[in-house]
Amino acid sequence: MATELEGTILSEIYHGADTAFRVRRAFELSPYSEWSGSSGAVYPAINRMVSAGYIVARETGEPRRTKKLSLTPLGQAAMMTWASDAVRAVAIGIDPFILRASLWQAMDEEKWRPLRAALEAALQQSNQTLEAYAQQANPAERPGVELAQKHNALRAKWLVNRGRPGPSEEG
Amino acid sequence: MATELEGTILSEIYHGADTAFRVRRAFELSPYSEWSGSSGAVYPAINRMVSAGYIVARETGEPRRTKKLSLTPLGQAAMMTWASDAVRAVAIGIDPFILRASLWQAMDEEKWRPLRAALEAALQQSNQTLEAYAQQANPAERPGVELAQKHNALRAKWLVNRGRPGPSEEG
DNA sequence: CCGAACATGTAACCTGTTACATGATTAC
DNA sequence: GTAATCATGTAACAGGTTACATGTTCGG
Repeated sequence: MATELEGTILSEIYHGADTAFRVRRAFELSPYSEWSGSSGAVYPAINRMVSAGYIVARETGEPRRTKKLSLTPLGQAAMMTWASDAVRAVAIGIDPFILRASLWQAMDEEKWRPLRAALEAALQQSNQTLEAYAQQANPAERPGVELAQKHNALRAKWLVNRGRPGPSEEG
Repeated sequence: MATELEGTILSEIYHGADTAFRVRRAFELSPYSEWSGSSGAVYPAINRMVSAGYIVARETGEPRRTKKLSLTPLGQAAMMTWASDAVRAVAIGIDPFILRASLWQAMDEEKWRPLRAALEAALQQSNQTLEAYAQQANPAERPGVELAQKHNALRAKWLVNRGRPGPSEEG
């Protein structure tokens, strides 16, 4: 399993997305900005994995030329290998919040105040989107969504004093 | 500012990396798996930003042909615009932990137990790396590192019952 | 009947990775 | 002297985005 996208596609198929289009739509509806769900990424990735023997694409013969996707045993094994990669699972990828944090440190109060307000608003907005998503998503996704919300809460807490131990806050 | 890499490069220069090589080394030493710090990404990105008028590359005339980098006022403004993008700052990018979480849900206890142990070990390892990094890094980076550690702690807590409300745990 | 949603795909482009190429300086 | 580090860059490649191309089905 080369890329995160490929692993995630297998996971989507496993969770019930039975056509490439539905895999794409799942990415589009996802509250994470993972991937755009662009056809230029999804179709080639699926076709790569069909060639690799991970996915079977059964043509239905319908004029809409939908292909029904399913995982082969090999594909399921590859998916589980991907899911079990602890080092990769734990990696802190490109965190745009942390990437900017050192610059926020350097700001004076006058510049920081409105930005902090904007960040807090954006975090709230993010949590609402997450909440709305959880309502209608596959139950298996909920624990992940809750983790994302807690991550947002952590960031919000951080904003209180830009991560510096303040006079009144701790922990 | 098109990419996160470009914004981060400006930030590195702002924080004292005065040559392209030092920007690269900062990425290599970074505990986040951000970018590899590959010369094939960093040099072109810096040269793009020199062309854009964000960075001045002053040739020193030394035989080692080091170029001293500094931010122009335009570059500083671009950096701050990048840093002030609240929506992007708050985005949950490609979180490999959350991406895998729905698959962990589906595992039976027999499979889950060793994986959970591996994940906990990886999280501890990550926190140690983070700790070692914080010791010698620019003080401005510390609050970001601490946030990453708390993020790891959140993940570790999640692992206790795979995010499901257990009989003995809560919150 | 017409627009939205379903459905698959390609082409140009951008950016990042790996590997290569070159050479100077420093520490042992 | 030689290995590690400093220093800059390019070329081939891989993977994702945007925009385009094409056609079907369903709801109003």
